[in-house]
Amino acid sequence: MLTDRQRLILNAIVDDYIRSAEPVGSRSISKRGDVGYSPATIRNEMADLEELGFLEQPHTSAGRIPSHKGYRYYVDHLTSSFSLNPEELHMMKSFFAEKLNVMEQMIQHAAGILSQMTNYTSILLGPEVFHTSLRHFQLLPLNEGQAVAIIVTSTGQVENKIVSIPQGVSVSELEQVVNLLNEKLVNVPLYKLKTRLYTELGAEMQRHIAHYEELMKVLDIALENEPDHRDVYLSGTTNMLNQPEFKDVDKVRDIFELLEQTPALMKLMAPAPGEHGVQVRIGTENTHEAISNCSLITATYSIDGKAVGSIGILGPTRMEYARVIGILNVLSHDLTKLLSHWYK
Amino acid sequence: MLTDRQRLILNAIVDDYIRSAEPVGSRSISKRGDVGYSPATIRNEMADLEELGFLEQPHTSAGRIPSHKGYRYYVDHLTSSFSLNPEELHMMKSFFAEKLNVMEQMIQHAAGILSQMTNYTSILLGPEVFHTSLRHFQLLPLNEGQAVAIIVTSTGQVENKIVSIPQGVSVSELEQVVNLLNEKLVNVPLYKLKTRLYTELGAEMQRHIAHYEELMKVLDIALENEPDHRDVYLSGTTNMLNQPEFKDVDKVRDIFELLEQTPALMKLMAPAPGEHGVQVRIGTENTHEAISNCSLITATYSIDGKAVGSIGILGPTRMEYARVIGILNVLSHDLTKLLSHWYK
DNA sequence: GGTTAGCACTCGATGGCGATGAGTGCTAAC
DNA sequence: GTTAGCACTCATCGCCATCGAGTGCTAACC
Repeated sequence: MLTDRQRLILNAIVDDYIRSAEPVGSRSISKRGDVGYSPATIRNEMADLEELGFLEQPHTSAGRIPSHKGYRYYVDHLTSSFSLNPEELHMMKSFFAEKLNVMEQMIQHAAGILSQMTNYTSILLGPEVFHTSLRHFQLLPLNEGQAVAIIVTSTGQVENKIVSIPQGVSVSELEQVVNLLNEKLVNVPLYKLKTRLYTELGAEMQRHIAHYEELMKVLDIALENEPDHRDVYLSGTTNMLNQPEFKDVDKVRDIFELLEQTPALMKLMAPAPGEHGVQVRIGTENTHEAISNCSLITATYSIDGKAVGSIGILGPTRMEYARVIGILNVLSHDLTKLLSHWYK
Repeated sequence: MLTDRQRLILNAIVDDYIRSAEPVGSRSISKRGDVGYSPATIRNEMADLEELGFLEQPHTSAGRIPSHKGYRYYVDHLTSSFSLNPEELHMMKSFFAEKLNVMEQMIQHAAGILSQMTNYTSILLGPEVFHTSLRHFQLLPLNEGQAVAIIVTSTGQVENKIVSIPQGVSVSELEQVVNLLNEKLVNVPLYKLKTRLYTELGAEMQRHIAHYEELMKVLDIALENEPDHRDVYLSGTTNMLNQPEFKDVDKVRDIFELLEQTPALMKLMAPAPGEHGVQVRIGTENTHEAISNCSLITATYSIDGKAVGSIGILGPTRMEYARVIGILNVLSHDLTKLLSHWYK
């Protein structure tokens, strides 16, 4: 579709614009060294590239900036696979060496590292509860009438919620129920828990337990796994404010509002079905209007070959694509390895 | 210190400025109706008030704006105790009616309500781990070599972390240790846990348990209660962007950066020792430079008469003090009631 | 024929300038 | 003690000329 020279020039323009955030003129491209043509020649090519929709002109007599289509082409034809420099590698390595003991902390920490390395905003989606199974169930009386239900998942996540205990239910009864549950339901995937509760335990409980119906209700609540409740971790949101394109408060407001809305973020971060690896969504390719001037680069991490969460970087469309893609690649890979090892 | 008329005028100026965010002139005060003096008289008083340090002039021939000292005086002499309007009362009531079962969710929700009602940024500090005691301790094997340590506190909070189990320690040994711990350490305040572990359990464990030393190390890690780890909940950070004083990105950047730093926020939100009730810190009265143009209003909530956490509102110094103070009063009171009831 | 030098042209950015008007401080009258 | 009147200050706004980066086009060059 494009000649080699056009590709070369387009690449140079995108690179320059990513660095400077200023419209790029023909002269500056000519002076770069890697494009050995005079400004006039480059101007001609630029005019062609604009006509083809890869470049835009903010106004006559300004330089050119890449259009969304231009960025898309740039990303799709990225050649130089980015490799981390020694310091960055060290950062990553020391992160995985730290062996954070709680998954939450680990993910939050990963988000911090990501935003720090890229100077963009990082968004991490915690492991999905659907693909994990029950490792242990516990019901601890808090005071009369209330108890903490604790669910430990196969990924080491601990979810807890407080439930009301109906009057008349004794502690020994509770213990009996908990034991039964652990016996029968361990290793059952979380999303199947409630069905199994009724199909497998119903009969047995009815035989042994006095307050069968009331307790079923309690368990029903305790095992409720809200499919919407996945943890979203953010870091480096302020980096957004350092981008010259967002020096106007009106432009950031919508973005920040979006970042406060967990469900919307989850939707944005959800990988396209079937996609593995790094995905780049440029400008209006994103489904949310607030970030139509942003690019979102995401990658997934997996446990047992199954994608359970995603990591992402949000920045202006003028983004260091190669770098960010490289970093996400490494991190998603390492995260997968770490989790798999952990999960065994 | 001030005459009645000066007080009246100062009040009017602060009120006006809170509403308009524009320097207030003598004429507009005169026309308000509640100050029955001519612009000239008011000008004279304004000059005096400026000399006394209660007002400032952005430049000659602009109106006056309150200084930090002016706000302080205004707050200290607030007369009209603000009362919530029916809708707001309804909002509050429905919040407490919702009976969220996990403390985390409840606090996050409270933060949302607060920011929504005030149009400022709300900051909530979760219940402090220091004043709570151990209700239950649990050690659940995850796989060989690792286990989840779960600590349930008297306030219903569940903390968990993953620890490594030394080789050669059997499951029955672990159970023995856990039983011993629950027997001896339940109801011990968290911050005393580690001391007690050594003083009370050391001897007994040494007698009964084979891998005494290794296990002590494990418990030491498991019971580590990081005093820094308190949960901070934010809501409505974007409201900051709607304030005209922060239309310049440079002014918000520092604030947003501060809001990302949990430890710094905790320090800011910590109540002055011995203080109960609502506290107002205006401008530079705050210890952090980033919010020297902001006011932070905080209140504490308690369990059993002991302050365990705080709720706060961050906004520009030009803040609706009366309103915010009123709302915080109500919320902190209700929160205390709810928690006390919950905790029994 | 592709490439380049030269040149007129465009248009946003910058800075100086006067008009405008809100608001003050001061003085003198009430 | 209060107020009307008036000269003065100074930020803001719109206007205009200037400046310069960058373009498009044409003609010369290899």
